[in-house]
This record gives sequence, structure tokens and C-alpha cells, in this order.
Amino acid sequence: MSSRGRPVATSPAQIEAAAFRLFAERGFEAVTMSEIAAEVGVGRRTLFRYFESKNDIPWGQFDQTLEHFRAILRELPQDRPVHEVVQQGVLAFNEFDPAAEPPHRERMRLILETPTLQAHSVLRYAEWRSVIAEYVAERLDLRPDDLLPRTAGGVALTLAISAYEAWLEDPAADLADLLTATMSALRSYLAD
Amino acid sequence: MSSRGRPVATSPAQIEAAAFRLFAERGFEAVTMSEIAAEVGVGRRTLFRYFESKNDIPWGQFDQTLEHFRAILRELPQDRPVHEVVQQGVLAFNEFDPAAEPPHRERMRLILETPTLQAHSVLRYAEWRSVIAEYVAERLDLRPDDLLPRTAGGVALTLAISAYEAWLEDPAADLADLLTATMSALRSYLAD
DNA sequence: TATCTTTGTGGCGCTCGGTGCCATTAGTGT
DNA sequence: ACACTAATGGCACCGAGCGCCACAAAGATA
Repeated sequence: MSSRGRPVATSPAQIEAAAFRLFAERGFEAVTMSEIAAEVGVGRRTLFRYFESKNDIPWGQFDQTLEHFRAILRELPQDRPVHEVVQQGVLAFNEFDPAAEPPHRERMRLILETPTLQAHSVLRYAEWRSVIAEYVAERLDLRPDDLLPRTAGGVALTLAISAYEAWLEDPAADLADLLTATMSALRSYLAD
Repeated sequence: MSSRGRPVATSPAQIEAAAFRLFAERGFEAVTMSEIAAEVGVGRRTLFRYFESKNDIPWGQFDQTLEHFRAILRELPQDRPVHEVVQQGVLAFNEFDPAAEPPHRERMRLILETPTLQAHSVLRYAEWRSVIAEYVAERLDLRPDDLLPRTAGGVALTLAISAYEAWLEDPAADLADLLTATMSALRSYLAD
């Protein structure tokens, strides 16, 4: 609790804010870590202590939300089929305060429209997928790395990304509606 | 037809072979482009004229196979539901001569087990997904970037990757069986 | 107040992927 | 022999990322 040693010079949130400012101006690729460091008023070397890589900056505190995701799935009524609970969980996980929508849109636009970040995202989403895989495995008495749970995780992710892409294309769209619509699309595709 | 100018010093296939030799010895990350160049007996600069990046080397001639994939979908009997034709297409696309299995396994192991390549793969697979999206769109009279075709492409990819992961885990497994099993897993997951 | 300990900072130097530039090389055609 | 053409590969440069380490700024102790 007592803060010994040299006090911190910045915070993840501050770096994130500065970086987003520059990304918005010139695009992700055109901004260097040195420039972000200068904008924050901190050494370049220090940035790498707050974020593992430049690619991780747009993701912000995503990791910390995974425990929340697990809790959501745990606390949802469990008397429904697995896939329904998962779908409800995904919906709940992607609910947010309307005031937070504009920055969230910017973040997701950056992540989904920058090739480097599209690629990197597969690594960031790995744990998200496995949250689902673990839940599905537990419900169906399987192992998380069995074919079905793993596939369920992958499909859930793909559906969510499709929904987000559509959401970014339409400024008026509602994300929850699109998540539902994507699942419907899959069902009608598989129905014949 | 007539070969004017300086003759080529190497070929994509030769570079690929040399690179795989080194990757097998020391792992993907530990091998530098300079070392691959030396192994081929060519300048480092030249490698970048044959492959856009180090990440692209394990993918070999994947791009050229996409036209083949399109042809497969086109030539399959079209009197079945879209999703069935897509599934048949994916099966046909992943058929190969038994003799070619060991190198194919090595290639896929590299791609699916190296984090950098896992990430990069999302970019390489984009066109593969859109082959499916375009086919589905055409069959259902939609646009390729509509929700359903895009989701179909994404789901097909996720299923294929799940199948490949399982295939890599079991040396005796048959890929076609696993592709079928993955689709069954999805159906039973969504059934309830 | 002076010193010790703790902890974050940030400069330096390096590696590696990737790119633009351009002189050179090794062929073919006249 | 000479022009033409196209691939090669060296060189210099940039940016991400990392190991190392001296240093700064706080609290604790005496």
C-alpha cells in the first residue's frame, strides 16, 4: 500500500489517450513509439514497460475484462442450452454505457481496419475464446480442448467480429441487434 | 517467352525448402532472413523479392491455390443447399496426395503453432474467406459483404482451423474426417 | 539531516525485419 | 562488339523491441 521507491511517471490510460490522439491524426502505422513517448512526456523505453508492444496499445485493459466475462457466464441462469447462455454472455459482455460508445467505436475501428492490428488481434482473442471453450466444456462435461468447445469458442469469436464489422459500417446500428442478427444469419445459413 | 535479362538466381520453392530446413532445426523465430539467404546462396535483399515477408515464407504458393478453390466451388453440383456445397468445397480443397502429407503437416504445424504466424495467418486467409463469401452471396443473391456471406466465410475458416488443430494433435487422424466432425460439432452445439 | 533501501525511469547500444536506391551482372537480340 | 533488359545484391536507413545499467525520487531508519 505504502508507495516506496520512485513514483510512476505515467499510466496505461495516459499512454493510451496520447497514442489514440496521434493515431487519429496520422493513422496507426505512421506513428512511432518515440512520438508517443514524446506526446506523453516520457522516455520511449518506458512505454515498453506499460505495453508489451505497439500493437497492444489499442487493446487497452482488455485482459482485465476477461475475468468479468467469466463472471458473466457463471452468473447467467444456467437452465438454458449452452449455446444460448454463451450468446447471452457475449451480448452482456459487449454492453456498455452509451456515453462510452464513441471511443469504443474508435478503438474497434482502429483494431478491425488496421491490417497489423487485425493480425495481432488473433493473439489477444485467444484467451477470450478459451473463456467460452472452458464454459462450454464444463457444461457438457468435456475438456476445453475437445473439438466441440474449441469450435464453439472460435465460432463465437467469428460471429462477434462479423457483428462488429457491420456495426462499424453503420453509425446508427445497435451492436446488440447485430450480434443477434449474426447468430440468426448463421442459423439460416445452416438451415438450408 | 524468350528469357531476356539476367536469369533468376533462385525460386520460391528453393527458398521455401531452405527455410523449412532451418525452421525445423532451430524454430521459426530463431532463424534470420540473412541465414536463409546464406542457405540459399543468395543475397538477403533478393529474398524480399520472392516473399513479401518472413511470415509469408511458410505459406508458399497458397495464393495460387485460391483460383483452384473458386473452380472447385463452381464445378461442384449446385443442386444442394449452399452450406453443403461449401462444406464439400472445403473438403475437396483440402484433399491431397498421401505422399504430400508429411510436408503439409510440417507446414501447418509451423503456421498453427508459431504465434507470429498464427497472427499473420488472418491476413493470408482473408481472401480464402472471401472466396466463400462470394460463392454464398452469388447463390443467395446477396452481396459478398452482407452479414450472412461474410459470416459463412468466417465460420468455414474457424471450422477448418479447428479441424487442422485436431489433425496436428493426432498423427493418425484423417483430415477429411475431422473437417466433417467439426461441422457435426457445430451442429450439435447449436442443436439442443 | 544524512544515509539506506526500494522502485521506476530512461538513455545507450544492439538485433532483426523491411524498404528505397542504385550500381552491377548476366543473359538475349542486332 | 554493342545495346538492351531484367534480376541481383550491396548499402544505408527506419522502426520495433530488448538487455543492461546508471540514475532519480520517493519512504524508512537512525
